[in-house]
Amino acid sequence: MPSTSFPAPSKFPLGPPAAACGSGETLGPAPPSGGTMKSAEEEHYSYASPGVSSALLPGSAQPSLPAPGHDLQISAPGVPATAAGQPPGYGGAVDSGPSSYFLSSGHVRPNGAPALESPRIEITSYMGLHHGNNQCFHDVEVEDILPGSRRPPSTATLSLPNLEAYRDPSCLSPASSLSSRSCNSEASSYESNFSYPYASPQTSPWQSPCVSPKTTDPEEGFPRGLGACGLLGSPRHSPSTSPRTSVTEESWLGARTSRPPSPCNKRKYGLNGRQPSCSPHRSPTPSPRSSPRVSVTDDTWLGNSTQYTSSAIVAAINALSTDGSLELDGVPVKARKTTPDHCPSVALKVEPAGEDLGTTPPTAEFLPEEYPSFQHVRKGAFCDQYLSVPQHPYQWARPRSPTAYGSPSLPALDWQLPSRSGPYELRIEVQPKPHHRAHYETEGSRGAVKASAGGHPSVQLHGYLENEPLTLQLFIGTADDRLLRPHAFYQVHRITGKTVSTTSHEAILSNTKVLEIPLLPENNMRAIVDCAGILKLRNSDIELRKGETDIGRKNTRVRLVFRVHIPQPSGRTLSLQVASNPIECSQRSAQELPLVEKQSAASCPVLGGKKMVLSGHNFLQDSKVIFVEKAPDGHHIWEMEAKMDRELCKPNSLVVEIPPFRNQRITSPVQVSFYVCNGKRKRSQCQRFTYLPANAPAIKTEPTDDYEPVLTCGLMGQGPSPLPKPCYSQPLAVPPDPGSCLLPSFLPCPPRTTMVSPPPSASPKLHDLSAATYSKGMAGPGLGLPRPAGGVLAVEETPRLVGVHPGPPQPPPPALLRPQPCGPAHPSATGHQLPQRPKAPRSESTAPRPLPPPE
DNA sequence: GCACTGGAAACAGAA
DNA sequence: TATTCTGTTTCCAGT
Repeated sequence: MPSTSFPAPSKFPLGPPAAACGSGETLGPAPPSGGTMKSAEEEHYSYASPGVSSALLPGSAQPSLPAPGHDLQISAPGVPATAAGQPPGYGGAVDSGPSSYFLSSGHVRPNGAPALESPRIEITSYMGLHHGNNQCFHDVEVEDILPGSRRPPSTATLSLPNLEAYRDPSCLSPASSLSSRSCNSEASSYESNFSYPYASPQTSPWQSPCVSPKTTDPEEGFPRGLGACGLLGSPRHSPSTSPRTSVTEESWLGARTSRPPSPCNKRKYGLNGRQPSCSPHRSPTPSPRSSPRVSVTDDTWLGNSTQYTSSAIVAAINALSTDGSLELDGVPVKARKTTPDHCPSVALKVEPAGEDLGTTPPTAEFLPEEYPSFQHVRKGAFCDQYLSVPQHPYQWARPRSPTAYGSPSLPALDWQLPSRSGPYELRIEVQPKPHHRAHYETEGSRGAVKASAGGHPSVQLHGYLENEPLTLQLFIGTADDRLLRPHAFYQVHRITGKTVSTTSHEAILSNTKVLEIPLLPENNMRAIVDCAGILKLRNSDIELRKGETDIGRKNTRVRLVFRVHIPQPSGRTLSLQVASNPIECSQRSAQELPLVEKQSAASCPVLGGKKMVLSGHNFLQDSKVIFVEKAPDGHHIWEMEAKMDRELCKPNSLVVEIPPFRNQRITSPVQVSFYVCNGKRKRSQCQRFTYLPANAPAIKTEPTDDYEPVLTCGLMGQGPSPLPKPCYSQPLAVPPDPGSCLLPSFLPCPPRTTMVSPPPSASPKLHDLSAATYSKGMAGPGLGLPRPAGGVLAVEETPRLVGVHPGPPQPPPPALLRPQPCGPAHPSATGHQLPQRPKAPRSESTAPRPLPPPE
């Protein structure tokens, strides 16, 4: 095998990334797992059961929850982790896993000491790769271990980037800004560059015949073996040329500029979106790399999962039947990055190691002991390192070092963090508009995300009185019912230009682009986010990514996720996170799907009959508002269409009469949800709603919660509640401390707003729970970490793999991982409802009407 | 000329 | 299996 050595870019931004990747130094309140997350989540969904509630029980909470993805990774190196939920074949493929894993880990001695060896290609198993979340898995790489900047280039181990590559950059549009290009792709190209005999696409029957000889990237001079495939597959790539090579973007485009007369020009999707070969060069059947695991989307896991099932099966079969090496290789042929573009290569060549000072953790910070924890850190490291990001002249980045990035271990992006802890609170002062059309790489930027009232979203860190600037991290997160995690199909896109007043810096953490924005004391630690756009990655590219379990179709809602890492006197770092309201990024969806932004009431006595005003978008005269109570498994226990006041129906508002609940004798509040339906398949997100016992005062329905007030205060007649409450679960709003309010926090559908922007009046409860900081050692089991008073946790001195890497992936505590199915699915969560549901499936008073399948 | 935007055609895949 | 409906991706044109 060719040994390739790359100067491991040490430079950069890994810093944050690394941190982000999470190693774990910071114990997050709940390190849900990333990679695992999916599986875990899937599990949840698949059966969400009472278990959920139980899971929530303090005792049940598992101590260190490895980040989802981490779990996988966690699996001890060498141990082919069979990611839960992953088809054997998949995992099997990984076997390379072992090796790969070992390789990776090879850099890291068991003792945590990095082992730098001669250059070589490091193949990381794709297990657990999916998403950046799984970072941890990869994490075990030298990069993580050593401060990138420090690492001798020559000794760097090449980790196949592409695993995480989120897409094939080959298709970048000239119009796309650098920032919009995916680095991952590059990574993939790297992978492709290294062709492993066994992995050669050619070898696989499933692979494109054309793959081969693409060979060398003129510019880079790298052999582009596999990469070729990817390239070819990309519409933008010349059949046998490296995109970046002889054919310039322009020339190439020129050839295909106008809309293709024939379908060939347009991206075609074969199985899994592969582009059928239009030319002999194109791969007719790229190897099916799609994730064997069925990804779950709103629609799918809640009931429509079948939709993807077949493809998943096919994928799985392919995975098994396909050249194992390929699998091992971990690089989806199709997805391989083709364009040498910018990322890796460029960075590699151009950027001096350590360029990104900001992100590179100070060497000093890396103590030998810490290496281990550091290992988890990146999966996407490879790419990260290569991300070429223009450095802003502003020096804001510097200060952050010790803070956010300096720490060798920061929570992975898929870890759920509280928005407040102790005196600190990270709050979104101005929410983004509910719709923002994301741009494709083939398009030009569509600008920065804006606020509904004009202007741009803004975020402020309250309670921070130091004079040191901090860095606000922003990435695009999911907005589905599951745990918040980086969105696989969207990336934040850095906007620059005269219209942008906020400086920003890009970094990539585990496949996820992270925009770093300075939080300056002089600005009251407030940042106006006018520099963040949203880039849409092609579904087909992402779905082919190894380990990717999500599907892109109809998975078009995102949230802006902000994080800040506050250094504590103890030397530890407190990490806070807040997510915005969901943002619909699809042009079509934005135009057609109803969207509820506000509701005048959040609860009402079981008798119903009160009017509720919904404000939002895309409401029609014939829109329907359906109230539903869901069982843990997602099926609807009760459904009722609310009466509409058609006369008052407007495109932006609806007036409905709250229907009576099926059970008039509830003794405690019952969480249900409702959605606006404009017809088949055109439904809004579920919004939370609480039915209160008939004799109970319309008030708190839940234990003190930050958003509780909102829920109740929004009672009828009081005007639209400012807080839309889609049923996004932000489980992690819940603190890791099981003993605390875990249970309460896990409401069926905690309004994401909870985490996002808790009312100032938020109860201290969240607070406690929030203990945002992670302890490196993450001691405690899971959630219940011993935490110093004050909520700020101490990062233990001991490097901790726990939670992230420690041995075999441990299934995250159900409680934490389990995303709450949208809606009332978990009455049990409240602890009161469960028993009741079975009893009264339907209320006589409410004639069930046929409704669309559960979401 | 560039960054945005809005709109819609061309496709692919699901229903 | 054919057709229709939906959703995705790309391209065009205007600001």
